[in-house]
Amino acid sequence: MGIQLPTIKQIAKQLNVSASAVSRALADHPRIGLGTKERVKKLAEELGYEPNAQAIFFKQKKTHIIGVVLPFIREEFFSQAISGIETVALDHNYTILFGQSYDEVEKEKNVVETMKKQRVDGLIISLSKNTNNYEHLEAFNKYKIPVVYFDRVPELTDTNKVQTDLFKGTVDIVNWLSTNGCRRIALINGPEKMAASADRLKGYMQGILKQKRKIDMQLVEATDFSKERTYAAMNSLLALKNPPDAVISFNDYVHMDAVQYAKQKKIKINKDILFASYANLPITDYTSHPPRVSLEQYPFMQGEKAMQMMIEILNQNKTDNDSKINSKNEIIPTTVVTR
Amino acid sequence: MGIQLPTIKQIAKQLNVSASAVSRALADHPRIGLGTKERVKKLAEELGYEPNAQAIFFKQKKTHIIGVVLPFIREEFFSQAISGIETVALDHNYTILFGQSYDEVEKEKNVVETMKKQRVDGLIISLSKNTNNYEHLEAFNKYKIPVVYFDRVPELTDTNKVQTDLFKGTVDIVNWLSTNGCRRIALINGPEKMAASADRLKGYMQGILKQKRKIDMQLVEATDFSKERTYAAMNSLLALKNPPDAVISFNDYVHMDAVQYAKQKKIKINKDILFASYANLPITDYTSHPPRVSLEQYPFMQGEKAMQMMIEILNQNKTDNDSKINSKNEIIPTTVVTR
DNA sequence: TTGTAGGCGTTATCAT
DNA sequence: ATGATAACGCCTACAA
Repeated sequence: MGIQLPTIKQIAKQLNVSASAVSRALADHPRIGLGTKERVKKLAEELGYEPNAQAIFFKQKKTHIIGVVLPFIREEFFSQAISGIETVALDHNYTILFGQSYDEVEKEKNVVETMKKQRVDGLIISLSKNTNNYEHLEAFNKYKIPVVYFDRVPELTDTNKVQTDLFKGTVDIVNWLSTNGCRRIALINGPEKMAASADRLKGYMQGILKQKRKIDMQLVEATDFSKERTYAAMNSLLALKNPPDAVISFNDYVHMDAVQYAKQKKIKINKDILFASYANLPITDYTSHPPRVSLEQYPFMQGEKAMQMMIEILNQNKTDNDSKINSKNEIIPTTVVTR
Repeated sequence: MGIQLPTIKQIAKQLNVSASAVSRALADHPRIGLGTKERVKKLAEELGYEPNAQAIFFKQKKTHIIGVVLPFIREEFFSQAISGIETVALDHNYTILFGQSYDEVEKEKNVVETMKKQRVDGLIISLSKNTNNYEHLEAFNKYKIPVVYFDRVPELTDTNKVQTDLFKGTVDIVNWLSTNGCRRIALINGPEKMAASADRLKGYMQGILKQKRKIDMQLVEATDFSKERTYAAMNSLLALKNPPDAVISFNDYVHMDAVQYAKQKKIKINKDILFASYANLPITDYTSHPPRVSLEQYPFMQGEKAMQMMIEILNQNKTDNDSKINSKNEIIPTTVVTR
């Protein structure tokens, strides 16, 4: 015996008043009789009336829905990030439409397209590893739907970004390793296309140079994040005449695979080779060999900041009717964590 | 220079035809001139027209949005589950509104309320550990908004559920442990209120009885999933005159904490005590001591099934206008995985 | 203080 | 083959 959620009209009819009277009563509008107001509120309560957000937003041309697109929710980094986004969103009566790209450009395009159709008020996205063309996202600018990138950001100026200072962070990691006696520091980087990879590489080189040592590109490998490619990278590194005494992995997941391979090769983890990584995920606490050094990237905070930025932009758009909005860029400081 | 997304009206004006003509042209309606159709489609393409899903769904009183509420997205079990939900949803042009309860009843109520305001077409939820009152969810029935529970389901008949057979699974675990020589099998269960805890306990007792041994309730502890409570549970077990030779943990996260504590107490993991668990999460591959036995619960599949069930219900509602819908209950078989 | 009317984008139903 | 109109739920300017 399903009935539909009560509407203002129904309340109006039952009370023999107009819909606008009900609307005003519910909104505590000043221009409404006290008696009417009470009767309306009472009935609304009884019927369990709830405003139809869809209708309101439809009229206002706002949905109060923010699309969030992530590569993989199962990575703790991203699940923390979306939690930060959600927390801030709830505080401001926004709601999260969820989608994953699974690190594939095609899927990313699809999800993003679906979200456009749903008329999200804004889009928060962390790019797939292969996204190097941003047309599907720049389309949003045309329609004044703000896009905020976080962590995996594009190489565009003039967009809104929340990111960590990976360059500095990587320099810090190299410094720490050098201070702790490492002389042959390797890097297992991510796909070349990613800005995040470029930043790491630059930081790595800068760090090495700062130590007045020469850069040896044999020590720089790349992975596509698959276990196979990470294994291959480790294999190459271990096969060097002069193998590394430290390995910096792109993130904690790459790190886990790198360690797994090294163990198979009887390497003594964090003895023969020091392992460093990015993200400092809580889950690494339970792993057999957490990285000796990890760069905390505060994913929850990145999510919060991204959503806060989104809300600022949306509020700005509301007032400044059509003025050009400056793009925002928030850089979250990182912390080198050791254990 | 933001413009708004083009509408049917705009196209109509530019082409000097009526809005309905444009609508029909776009929909490949038979009653429309070929020439008009082509001109409309061409312009729509040029302008990048996209139907406003909000408007359509508003008219149809459908949103094509399914609310999904989980305790903790950062648990791999739930991130896998939501991926299953998302996959099926996308295939059927549904979209996911995301929310977490953080295992708190109050937050659960809030999110669920927000989703009702957003007029989701349906709700898929895995309950918070403390939810033992279902009013906030039964409210949905009244308005014919289907609710599908998965994994953490309520103790209600007459609702739609997707779950695993935890009773049988637990019997299987106990069997396996017994076959492998364990005589003092302990259980670290979840909160009493949870149906999932009750099922485990029943299965545990059944399993022990099947071995013609007596049930010793000293071997049954409970945790609220906090590290502290799990530590305390392990502490009690290890302090027994006759300590266990096997520990079954409520899930892999509890397992990790249980192992962590046991290790501090110099227990040889999976030697002195065999550890068993539920979920068989991929992440345990990287942990120092994966459970010797784990009950695979196929979270991705549970998500898929839940969403499929939701779609069936929605389609049924579309045809059978007001007939009572039978509640569905899907039980996913589990598998004992060893390593 | 309260009612009426119009409009948001779309489509179904009539009418032309 | 095409156009005009009404309707979905809500809000708001305007009218009474």
